[in-house]
Amino acid sequence: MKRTKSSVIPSSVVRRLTEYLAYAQTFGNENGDQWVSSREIAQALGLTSSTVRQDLSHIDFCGISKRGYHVKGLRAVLEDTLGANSVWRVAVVGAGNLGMAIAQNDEFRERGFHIIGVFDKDAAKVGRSVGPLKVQHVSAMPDFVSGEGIDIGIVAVPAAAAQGVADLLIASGVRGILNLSLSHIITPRRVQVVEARLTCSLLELSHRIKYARKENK
Amino acid sequence: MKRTKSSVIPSSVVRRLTEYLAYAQTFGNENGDQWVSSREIAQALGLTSSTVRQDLSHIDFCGISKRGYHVKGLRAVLEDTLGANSVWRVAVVGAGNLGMAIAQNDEFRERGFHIIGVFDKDAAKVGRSVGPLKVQHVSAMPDFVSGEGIDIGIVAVPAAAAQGVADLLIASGVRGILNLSLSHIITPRRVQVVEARLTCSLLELSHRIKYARKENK
DNA sequence: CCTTTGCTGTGAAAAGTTTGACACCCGTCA
DNA sequence: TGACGGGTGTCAAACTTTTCACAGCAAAGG
Repeated sequence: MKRTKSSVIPSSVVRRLTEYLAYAQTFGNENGDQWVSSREIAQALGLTSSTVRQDLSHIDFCGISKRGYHVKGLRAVLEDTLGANSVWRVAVVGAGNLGMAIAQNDEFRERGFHIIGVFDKDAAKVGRSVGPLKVQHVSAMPDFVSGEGIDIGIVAVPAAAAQGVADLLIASGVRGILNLSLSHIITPRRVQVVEARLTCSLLELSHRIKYARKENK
Repeated sequence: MKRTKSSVIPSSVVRRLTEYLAYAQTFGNENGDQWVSSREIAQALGLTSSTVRQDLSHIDFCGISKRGYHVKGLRAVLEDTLGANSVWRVAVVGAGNLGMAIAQNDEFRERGFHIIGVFDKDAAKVGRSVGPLKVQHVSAMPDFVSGEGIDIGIVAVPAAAAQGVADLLIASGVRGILNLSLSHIITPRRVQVVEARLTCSLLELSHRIKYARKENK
């Protein structure tokens, strides 16, 4: 009922907030008033209702007894908290399979991440079309990033090149980096990094599969 | 010096083990004896040396004083622990941008994840080439999965279709699922799931950017 | 009006994770 | 050889995250 925390939100919580938002977005867009309880959210996402309530206590939004949370309101607050209602200007570096797939993916644009530049080192790839864009050479990136006011850089290059690319992005004024490469990237504190590695996720999965066998018998 | 834990490894640790492996793999393949200390690993990955030592205490591998860890040995043990030395038979469902990019990505094959089937619901996509493969219609998936002994299914379809696809995969005998879709997937305990959502990572990043500003001033 | 019921917000306990501290070990160099 | 320095493995403390338990509120139905 108070809900005036608004201090820093732990990142374990932030990660779940992104899922709550995805869940809230699955409800129709136009409809009138829908309500959802912490128990329902928990069930849909494989959590406990307690965790959900605790998490939501970090944002400035109250549920009401016997009804739960107003879906539309919840969604709006989550979008605000997560910056999903802003427009972010994004550049992708690395026009390999993954980079191209990301650049062409509409899901990001729908959520406010506008990809407006794609870069690669390989001359053979420069000039290729990516939706309405064309792949540019990496050497054009710094000017582009600072000129266009890019907020976020997505690093989709081989591990060995990742830190170099990141340094360029940072020097050009990017505020955050999504690192898809296998190597860890070091940044000054003012530049945020989130790492997302499919290979690591697959390895985690394969470990779990291997291990689950032993456990189940 | 004892190192006979071998009970269950917490998943926070497993996630880092995948990164240690990626790091160990950056060392040349052929060379003789290289050694690395917990401090070096920690520095490269942005952790503390204590965490690294604690994590490595979960696997059956000892460092030695004054030298650190033998890179080749460490790598071998990590590969074993994570199942990265096995060959996994993988099918991708969803031949959109992301699905196609994954199916064509060599990085996975190099690490033992052999993608041997790609499926989509959309008749227009069926028949397209993906490297040496061709996209097949989803209706062919169950027989293919059980016939070919697929271990892992990668779900790269829209959120609304994800659970249905997962259910099919599970019924056909898959042992693990990598879920790239925005919706949470429910599986029986014997089938492992790892979720990897680029959109959520981007949202986490945008939250951090938004918040960092406030903090820094 | 009062009672019941179902759900929230919250404080505190429990569980899990990270960090710190230190005994001990092994190469190196005098 | 002995002492040093730089590393490991491990125990315990500090911190974080999750779960539990419950007071209290809001709707619904007498």
